[in-house]
Amino acid sequence: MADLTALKAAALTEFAASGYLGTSIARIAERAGVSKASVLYHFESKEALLASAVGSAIEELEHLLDRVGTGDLGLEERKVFVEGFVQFLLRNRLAVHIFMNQRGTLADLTVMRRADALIERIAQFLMERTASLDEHMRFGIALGGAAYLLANAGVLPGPQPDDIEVRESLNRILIGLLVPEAAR
Amino acid sequence: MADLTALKAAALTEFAASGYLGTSIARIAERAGVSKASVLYHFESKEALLASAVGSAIEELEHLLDRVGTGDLGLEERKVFVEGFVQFLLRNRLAVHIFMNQRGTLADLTVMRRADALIERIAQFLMERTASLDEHMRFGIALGGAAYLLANAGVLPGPQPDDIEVRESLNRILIGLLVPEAAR
DNA sequence: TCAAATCCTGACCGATCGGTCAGTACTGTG
DNA sequence: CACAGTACTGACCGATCGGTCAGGATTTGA
Repeated sequence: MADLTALKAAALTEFAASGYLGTSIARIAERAGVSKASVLYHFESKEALLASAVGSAIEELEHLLDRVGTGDLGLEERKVFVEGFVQFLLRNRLAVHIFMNQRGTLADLTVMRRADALIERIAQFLMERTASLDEHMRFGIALGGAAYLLANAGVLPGPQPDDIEVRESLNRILIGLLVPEAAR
Repeated sequence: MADLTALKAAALTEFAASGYLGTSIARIAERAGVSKASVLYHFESKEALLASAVGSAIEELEHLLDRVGTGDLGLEERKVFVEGFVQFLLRNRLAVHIFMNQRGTLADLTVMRRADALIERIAQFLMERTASLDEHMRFGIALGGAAYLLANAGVLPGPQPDDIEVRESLNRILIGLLVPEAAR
């Protein structure tokens, strides 16, 4: 029996490095050491394979957003969210890379619309009260920049581990940008 | 005679919206009102069409970097660069979208390697002296976030014009992040 | 006016893709 | 042993893609 986890990992790596459209099922199969037909035996389609490969990342982000709730934005809740978000980014670099860089191109795939809904929730959570253009832009730059930076930092080399220094630096910068009321 | 400018504009729009791999020459031809063979009469290949479509954006960024020089980073030079960079982003949203989201996928295309070299120059220009991890991360977040935010803000709807308010807000935020010595 | 150059197109080609299918090998169970 | 279910594969199919080509239409210029 084939290792479905290894199959999903191979798909995630290839989809992030070469893009969903630029990756053939045959190449994923080759990387995992099975035949193309075998891949399609375990996953009913290429799209289903992508959905399965990024599924855990989507669920992790959903849980993070559920935990923080939809209520009004407390100062402490924001800090908690930022730290959880940074952890999510560091643990799901490849999936985040796919979301960030292929969102528009793959807008017709169900799984991508699901990811879009999560981004929408984050935006609402952070911007509910603030109407100033400067704050909107700063929030967008902070979240988009952090996600993009981590997702694209060496997709192929991937040397940086879940470095604790990087995580703490990110926490500091993002809290400074997203929770301006926080003591400085 | 076909309007080569319209052809390049159609290609730029489709490549940004659907991705280079997800866009067929036939669709670009249809959008421009000509035949597929006619497109390939004016551009020797799909890759050459992409290079031509993003060419002016690349040249504009090259000139910006040449103007600012490679010498040591003066405080005023940084401000000038930031404002020029923001203007570049606002004037080349579609090309920036392609660079940001398809850099890895299209790494084998000559024009993409040229764009990569420019990103490298920007990084060197801003980080020459500073070795602190926090500053590296903050610079990356600021530049990447601003570029990503603008490039992906409504690729299809594209309602926002070169809004003067957006430009000034961006200048303020980026100068605050990239030129910390600046008066506040 | 006429020939050369330019512009443009439909028809075609080989390659690649996602997906199907019939059949084989293996494994567990009664 | 017999049988059933699971895992897996090579061969194949229709569709789409980038690119070629021979030839028709249009423009140019002497």
